Amino acid sequence: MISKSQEEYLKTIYIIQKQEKQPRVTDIAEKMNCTKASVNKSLKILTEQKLINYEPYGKIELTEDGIQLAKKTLEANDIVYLFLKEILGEEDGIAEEEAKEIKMVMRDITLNKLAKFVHKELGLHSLDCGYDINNEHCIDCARRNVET
Amino acid sequence: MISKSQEEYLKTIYIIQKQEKQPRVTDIAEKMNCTKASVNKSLKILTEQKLINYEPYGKIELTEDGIQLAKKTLEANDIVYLFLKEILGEEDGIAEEEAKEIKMVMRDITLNKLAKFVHKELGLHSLDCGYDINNEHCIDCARRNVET
DNA sequence: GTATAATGTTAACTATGGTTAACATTATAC
DNA sequence: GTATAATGTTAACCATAGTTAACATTATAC
Repeated sequence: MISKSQEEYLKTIYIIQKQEKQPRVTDIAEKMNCTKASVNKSLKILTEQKLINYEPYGKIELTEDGIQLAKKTLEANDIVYLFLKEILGEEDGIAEEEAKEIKMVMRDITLNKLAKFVHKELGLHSLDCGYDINNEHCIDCARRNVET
Repeated sequence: MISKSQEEYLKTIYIIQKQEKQPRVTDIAEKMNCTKASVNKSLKILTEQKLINYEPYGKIELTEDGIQLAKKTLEANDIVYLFLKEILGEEDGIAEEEAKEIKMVMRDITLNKLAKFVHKELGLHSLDCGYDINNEHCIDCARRNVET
């Protein structure tokens, strides 16, 4: 198992990579608001856990497992963000920051309940959003409103 | 400043004390699900921060500051608990456990927004609950449904 | 009032997650 | 192609929060 903190690094790598950029230590450190040394440590852990492929001075590449976990993390993030911003009316910056931390401590089961709730509240459900309420899954829909 | 973890110890002491019991290391450890050694460490920190009065083998007593902070912590706890349980429909045990962790990472401003939301959703507001929406404050009302 | 049990304390250790500062490697600028 | 800048790595360190295990103190049972 991997810690919530490491999941956050993974998520960041995933986001950078999705923007067609080669993720670099410096970029990750900047996004994560930490030092390059911390990123380096994380890269070792993520490599050990086979979530990324990496060797010193080499390219950072997500494995299939890494992509899956990153997606799940990002999805959780978005759901909490939407709740804070759109439902509670929290300020953008705070919502973003807090969503990270809140989703970290939430169990999957609760995140799913929150996802359902957010969908219902925001009426996203009437849209053709690809959200399958039985499958307890939702990526695209949450993504619509969030550009991380 | 005190860490969120220490706040949790403080809250536990407060709860025990409110039940007219003399809080003891053993009880706290049991409630917190940790060792007596950890409690002991915490007592030192809380004493340093003047949130409790305590000396080795002595009585654990909350200071006025300690009571205020404990109340605030408990209140935050209750709000999140109510949201998880009554609004999301989360299971009792999970809601209790998760409320602890979630409220730990939430800013006061967001907790207040959540408090308002929970009140509105649950219709508690029509009750004579002592909740002052302008004062951003609510103890009794949340307490009604929670016996921690 | 003394033996025993319960309770509380302490020291030494673990793990996570971060830091700084020195160093190594790679990229770039000319 | 070499000097310099940017980037990446490592070692030694810090803090928090917990642990175990040995020990000290207090309470209780008789």
